Amino acid sequence: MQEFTKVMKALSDPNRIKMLKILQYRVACVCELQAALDIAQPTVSKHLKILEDAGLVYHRKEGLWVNYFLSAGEKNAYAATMLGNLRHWLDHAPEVSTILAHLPSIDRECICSRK
Amino acid sequence: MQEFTKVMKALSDPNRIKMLKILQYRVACVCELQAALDIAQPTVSKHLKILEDAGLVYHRKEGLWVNYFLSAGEKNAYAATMLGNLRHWLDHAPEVSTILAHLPSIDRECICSRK
DNA sequence: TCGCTATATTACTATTTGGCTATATAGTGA
DNA sequence: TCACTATATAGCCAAATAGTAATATAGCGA
Repeated sequence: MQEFTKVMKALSDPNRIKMLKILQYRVACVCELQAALDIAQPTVSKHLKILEDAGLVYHRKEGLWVNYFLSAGEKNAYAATMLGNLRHWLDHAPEVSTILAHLPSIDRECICSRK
Repeated sequence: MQEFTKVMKALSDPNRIKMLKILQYRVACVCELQAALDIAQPTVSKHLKILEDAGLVYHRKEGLWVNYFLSAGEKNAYAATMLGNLRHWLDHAPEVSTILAHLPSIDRECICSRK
């Protein structure tokens, strides 16, 4: 039961949904997600932890960056189904599509203080 | 987007899930749900309102009683899909199955102060 | 080693949520 | 009409949540 509600809770926040929709199209690091959502970096990290606890994403440390990936749902069957649904859901929700449109111009090399 | 998160939020509370699982097997009035979940009556009403706002249930006034029914999801496509999933999800979750087992003995005529 | 940078953690605040009790509303039957 | 009953609403409180700024951690390059 908790396995289920954990996934539902994770999916009940707009910013977390936006993150999942971004990750559906490509891998992203924390600073890229921060730029896409325009919220503080610790807030992004917190949301990512919630998504990861629910089995919706996983991360891989890649040098200085931490890359986040959409999970395939191996850890949680409810997460697997919901990720499948999300693949065609909400693509045309205005809040999501504007972010997806900006996505190509968001690049970690440009965003981070690495000048 | 809000249509979606509203459904997810509604599904992220254990007591609301239990209500849906009960209604999946039969119609129930407020006092029957109260008896099944062992929580205060106003709390039940509040949860039912959240479920109804999300398009997951609807009610019909039947004399003094108010009967609650599982929706078919006409009002909200996300609700429709999730109700479909819930039909086979969580049947064997201990928190749910114990309630379902008690269900046959819960009858509005016996519960309410109508003696 | 030292300085820099990307991310995580901590500590705090405002808001939301789930629960309650008390009260209001609406329907029934006498 | 009046008394009674099932449900809804209002108002309150404690806990959880989403956000923040400040700080700690970890990995890189010089």
